[in-house]
Amino acid sequence: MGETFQAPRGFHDILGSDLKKFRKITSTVRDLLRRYNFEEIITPVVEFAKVFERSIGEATDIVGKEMFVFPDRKGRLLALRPEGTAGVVRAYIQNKLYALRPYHKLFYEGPMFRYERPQTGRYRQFHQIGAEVFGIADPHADAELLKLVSDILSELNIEAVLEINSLGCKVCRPAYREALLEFLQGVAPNLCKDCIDRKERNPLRVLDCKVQTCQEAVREAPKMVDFLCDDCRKHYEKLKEYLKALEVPFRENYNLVRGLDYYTRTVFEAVSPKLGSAIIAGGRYDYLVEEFGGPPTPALGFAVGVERLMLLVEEPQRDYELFFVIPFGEVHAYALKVADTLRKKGKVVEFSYRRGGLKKQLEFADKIRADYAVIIGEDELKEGVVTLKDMRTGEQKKVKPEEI
RNA sequence: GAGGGUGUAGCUCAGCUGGUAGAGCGGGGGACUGUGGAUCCCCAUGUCGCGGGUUCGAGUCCCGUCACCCUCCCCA
Repeated sequence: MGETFQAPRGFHDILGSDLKKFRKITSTVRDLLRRYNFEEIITPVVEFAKVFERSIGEATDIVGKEMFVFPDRKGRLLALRPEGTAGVVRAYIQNKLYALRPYHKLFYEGPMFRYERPQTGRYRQFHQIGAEVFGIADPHADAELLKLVSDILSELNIEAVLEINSLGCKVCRPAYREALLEFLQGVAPNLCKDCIDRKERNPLRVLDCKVQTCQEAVREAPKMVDFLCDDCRKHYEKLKEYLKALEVPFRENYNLVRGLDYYTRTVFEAVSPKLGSAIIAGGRYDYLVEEFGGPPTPALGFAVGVERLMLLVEEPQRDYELFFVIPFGEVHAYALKVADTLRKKGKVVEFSYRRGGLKKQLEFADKIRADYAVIIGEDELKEGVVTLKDMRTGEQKKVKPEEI
């Protein structure tokens, strides 16, 4: 053997039963998105780095230390997309979709890239399916999107808790931030090292620190819900009302904040108790389109972490029958024709390419879990039939190929 | 970026205080050249992750390096 290669750290091949889970997840989500009438959009995997810096926020870890950034030949900085929303927003504006219709519902699916340390459910190349709604300010949209998230979880039979919160808007968030900051200054001596740092960068994040002493220090902290302006409060109350009407179970988590800067009002996460991390997450970003040079457009969306769901779903059963055609003796031409006939009828057929006794071939039929063995020997050739053996029951009978 | 663990056959792993590799599973063949999922027999593979060091001698000890796993930061 010569030199061998390995995929770079955090990059993985997806095959076998993992791929079956992968497809089960993406096809289930796609089918649900279709029922909610979302339209697919494919955006580039590469964007100008600025697209992400401006949307996600320069101070976030995603932009600050997790992006794959590289210069093109003219020295402009490009980046592998670390998430899907920024590119879709860019495309929405560049294609002037806002001029076509009052609102749009789009979804995307594809690989995302973050330069970080791999661990459970976390890779440098991972996959998301995400949905974005542009142009609807009404909490109907929030409720529907959350219903969709809950549909995904139940269709895939995944246990998760849907947590929601409101982060307010331009009107009310600054006052809250101020109050929180003031509170945090007061308890600063009790905060962990990370939180001292967080306090400056993203004070909201201190709220969901896992360190015991921080949780205690923050217990009496002011809550965003108490600072929501009238509009935000109504929006949030309506959303909860709709969720109840839709019978979507949810839990309010006043400490739920998101790491991306663009969120406003509704934020949510589907948290898996088994993984202890979010598997689907999203929220509203009512200012992002405008900040990107488009018309003021309320918007919201979510992203599904495919690899994380893969840790939680069962491998799907094969949903078709497999026929294994076994030529026995000098009957290959006839056997190939039989296989062809079956395939023309839509059957899934594996032809036995190997030599050896019938026994070996049937063993192989077992190995590939064939449902039927189609045995073809000299006798069958003469009679123009095949022996169809049900591998489960062992029963077999001679039939004409076209009758299978 | 920080901390911890692990790298031996295709897979899961064993290999005691250093004396130059092993089991199960899987794979191939056979008992059984027109009948599988049972049983039995036979066979095979390894630069012991890579590089260096200590030693008469290293899978075993030391250093470095790479990869993987787990945790933190952060996130889907």
